[in-house]
Amino acid sequence: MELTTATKEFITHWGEMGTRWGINRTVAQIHALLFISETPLTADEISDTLSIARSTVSTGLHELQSWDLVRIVHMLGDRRDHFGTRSDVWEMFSIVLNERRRREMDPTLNVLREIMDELGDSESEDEFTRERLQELLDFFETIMSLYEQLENLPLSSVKNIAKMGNLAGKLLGIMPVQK
Amino acid sequence: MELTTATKEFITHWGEMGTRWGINRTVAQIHALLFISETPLTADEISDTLSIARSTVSTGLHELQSWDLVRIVHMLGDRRDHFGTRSDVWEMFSIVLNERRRREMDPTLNVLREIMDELGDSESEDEFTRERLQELLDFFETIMSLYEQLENLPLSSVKNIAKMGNLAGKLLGIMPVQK
DNA sequence: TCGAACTTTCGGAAAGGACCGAAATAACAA
DNA sequence: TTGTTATTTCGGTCCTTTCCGAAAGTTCGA
Repeated sequence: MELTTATKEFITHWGEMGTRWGINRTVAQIHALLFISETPLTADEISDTLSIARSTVSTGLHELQSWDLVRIVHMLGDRRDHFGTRSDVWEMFSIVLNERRRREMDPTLNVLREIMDELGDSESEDEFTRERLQELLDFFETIMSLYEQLENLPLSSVKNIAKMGNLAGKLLGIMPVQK
Repeated sequence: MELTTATKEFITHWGEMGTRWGINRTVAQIHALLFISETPLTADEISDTLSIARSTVSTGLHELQSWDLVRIVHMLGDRRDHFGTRSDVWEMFSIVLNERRRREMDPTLNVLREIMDELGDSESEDEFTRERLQELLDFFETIMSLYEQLENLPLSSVKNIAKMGNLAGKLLGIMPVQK
């Protein structure tokens, strides 16, 4: 598979950006390639096109599948596995966001709850710490609940809300009056 | 400075979590320590308490200051710099979120725009790629605009909105009727 | 201007993560 | 079965990042 300058640029950058998103560079590159490929590709094609070891491609594809960003596609008359990406960008990012939540917020929420439990008993010295951690816990719980509320909206609604414009003003409009 | 079991747990975990947020483990630990400390601490105290090299603390504090998460506090009759954190959790995360946007979205937006420019001319082969990247660009632009709208709300409003509950329903209520 | 207290810079060691390629395994046709 | 093609596993190497400690730099009182 031949790459044009533009696609090369895109793949390179997506890899770069992947690392900042906590995703392995080559894994992100594989994803980028599949994203702009019109048809599903075989692991060998990916390996050749991106010049990365066949084994690395294999591992990367597994990771992408575990994220549910990539699927195996079987082509009639071809024994080899072909791989294609999810096409809807919104779905794609909702998956990534969800995974991030799972990795970056859930554990913290759990730990904070545990610690608050422990601290709850020992009515003691740690008064300041307790307050501080309670604030943190409240914050995380609020964000989580917000997240869950949005998660339950149909995707189409989210898209529309996002594109609506002047969201800020409208939100203010529905807020209860402040004391 | 002596640490209780609970605070040790918290600091350890915050460091752990920092790495997942793209923040260096020890830097995150320093932040955690300052966050639960009732008074600002000196670099030496931090170094001793966390058992990390004095120089590492220095670097870490600089990084935290560059994020505007930590500030130097001068104590009367003490030449040494003392360091304290921002106290408002919401402010804290709004800063982190903003930094993330700067690092994780801005560059991609720029690259996508550049590539679309290049691709715009060569009315050619890359039709499919162009479409794909256009979707991506649209997505990023929508999210960015959303983000900016929320950013301009006063923090107090954001807090209230977040705590309001049933946001989803209310949002649907203000949405224009779908075709 | 000297020296003491404090802070930063920097080279390199150590740790961790990414990636390769060889070998093992699996899937299939003949 | 047996050979052939496709895929995965795994040990080791390379590369990056983190962290230390020594040395240099800064600030300030005497």
